[in-house]
Amino acid sequence: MSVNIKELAKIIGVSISTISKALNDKSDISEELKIKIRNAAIEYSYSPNPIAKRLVAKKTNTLGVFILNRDNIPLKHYFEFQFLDGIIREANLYNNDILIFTNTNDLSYKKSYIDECKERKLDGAIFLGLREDDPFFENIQTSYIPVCAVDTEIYGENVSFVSSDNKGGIIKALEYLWELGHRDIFFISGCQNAFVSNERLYGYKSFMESKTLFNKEYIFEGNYSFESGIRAGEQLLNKKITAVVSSSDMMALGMMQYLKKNNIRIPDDISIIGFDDIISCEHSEPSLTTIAQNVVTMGRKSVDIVLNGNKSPILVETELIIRNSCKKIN
Amino acid sequence: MSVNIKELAKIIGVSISTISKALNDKSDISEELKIKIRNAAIEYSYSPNPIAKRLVAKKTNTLGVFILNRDNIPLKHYFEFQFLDGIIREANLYNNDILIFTNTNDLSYKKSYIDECKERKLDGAIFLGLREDDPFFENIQTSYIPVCAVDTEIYGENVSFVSSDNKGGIIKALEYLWELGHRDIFFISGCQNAFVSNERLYGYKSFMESKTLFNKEYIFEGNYSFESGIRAGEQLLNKKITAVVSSSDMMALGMMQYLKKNNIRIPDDISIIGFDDIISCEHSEPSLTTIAQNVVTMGRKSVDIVLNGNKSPILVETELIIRNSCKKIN
DNA sequence: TTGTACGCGTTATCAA
DNA sequence: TTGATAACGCGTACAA
Repeated sequence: MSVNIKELAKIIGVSISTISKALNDKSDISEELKIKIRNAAIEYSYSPNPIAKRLVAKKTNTLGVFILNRDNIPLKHYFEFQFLDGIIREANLYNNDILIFTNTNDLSYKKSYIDECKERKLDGAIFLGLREDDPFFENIQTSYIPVCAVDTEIYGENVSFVSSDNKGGIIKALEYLWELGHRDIFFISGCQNAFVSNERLYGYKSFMESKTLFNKEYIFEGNYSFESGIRAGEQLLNKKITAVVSSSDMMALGMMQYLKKNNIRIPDDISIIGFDDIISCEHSEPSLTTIAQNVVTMGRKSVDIVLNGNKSPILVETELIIRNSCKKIN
Repeated sequence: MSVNIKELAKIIGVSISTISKALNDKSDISEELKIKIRNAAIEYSYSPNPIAKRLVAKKTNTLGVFILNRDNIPLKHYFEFQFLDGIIREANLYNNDILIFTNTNDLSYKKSYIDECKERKLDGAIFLGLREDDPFFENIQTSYIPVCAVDTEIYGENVSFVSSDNKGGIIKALEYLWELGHRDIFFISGCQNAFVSNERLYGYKSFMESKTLFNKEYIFEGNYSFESGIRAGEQLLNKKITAVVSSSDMMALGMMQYLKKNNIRIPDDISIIGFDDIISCEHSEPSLTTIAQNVVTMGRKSVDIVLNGNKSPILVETELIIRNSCKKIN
């Protein structure tokens, strides 16, 4: 099919080591020979076998990405899936390959993820959807290869994480509502004990307390689903609320649907802000103001952390996307 | 970190070839020795270096997946991204790794995709979002490694494709509407000259012609976007239509929004059926009846084609998901 | 049944 | 400046 270094050497009548050096631009080869060899390499479409390179380099330039799916939902509906975009791009930028592992169905991991990496000689690993009660959580903390988790708080010698600035994002939303004159602001929380949920809840708490407006009756604990947004809406009917901040767009959309059915107008009667910026936000009626997560940057940062052995967590800025679901209060 | 075959050999006092044979369950090693060696392998956590294996096997067990993004939209909004789910699962099932390539931003390919595979010694390739006017289309057709495209019609010695049964899907929708009594059925087509669009349009044409109902005034050419669905809605106002079949959910949803704003009730005044079964279908008002594509199966089949060198195209069954956007006509 | 020796395609060391 | 050779870790004829 294509020649290898030995054949190319024979063709141009030099040794294989000369070719290797020339192509790797080593200093101890004359410029003219380098040119000659480079041209020959192109002519005979020679390119070094990456497998052989990896064998001698003892480095695979490959990162493992573990997509840890909680409820066996299809990947396409799985939020963490989106991080792949940035991960792939950033990894390619540094000539790293990524290998994706999934734990649904067939592969319920008995082997620890880190062992999997070890066997495959991977240079690092990224975890999406990692839970603190994962059987291998501690095993990951003590990993000998660099590891980064996305949206999971985890610390260790070679371990760090990246997440959105969840707390800051919620506060942005609340400040916006505050400027609009809202004081009675409801909060839809995500599942408790998850890092991002806690951070968002914490953002709500601290802002509201700073304005001495905090009322824990104004918090509903959902589970990020559309349906739990509907249930949150039910809670709202008998409360004097003018605005809602939701920990996810899905829940905000669910609530919106419920409210509209009950003849509550948005944003005239109630203002709503979501979190994530999923595509439906643009198309809902009214379109949904939301805190956008920069998933591409999050993905990129996660590979940066692994590649640079970075130890301090990274919080990625969120952005308030103003649409039509909020209104000034009179 | 962990032992290699040579060290393990020294530890248990046998030769490396004995270990290799024992672990690969060759017939010329005694059963007791095999057991002894397997146990030792576990004890010293030995596992063969996959890189070295690949070097000698001259086979990487790795498939390239090219995600060819048309308009540089983020991957998360990119429909083809969903095929990854099935691709990853099926590849893992057969102990194959996948390598993902993207052509957005940084990497606008000058090198042909097949050359990329060649350099990386990949065993096969899968193309998502491949267009017929791609500069390397012909190059792919004549690929020497097995190739499968998803949703692109392509033929070649080692080349095949997988798609939904788009024509059959549309016909399913039309038959359903027919049973419901609809006769004046509008069709929102996707961008012309794309394979799937043509198939869906062809399904509409042939069904309508078979009922001698065909009227080309009843076709609107959109571009799969929400906005083009709105434009399709505008076309509808002055036509006597009772039902609409759309080539995508996004367009159906766009049309639905427009129609509702213009006080046309769904499904009372107009029945609507979409295509794809995106998540928003469940949450729209009314929820949207649609032709579901089985993206997981499509992904799986694409790797089957590559792995088995299958030559005949595969069309995956679609499924009519009945929700609340269609109604019997009186 | 077990072991020796070579080859897979590179890079790196050291001698020429 | 160039080239011979060992090493990377494994599989596999072939010899013992």
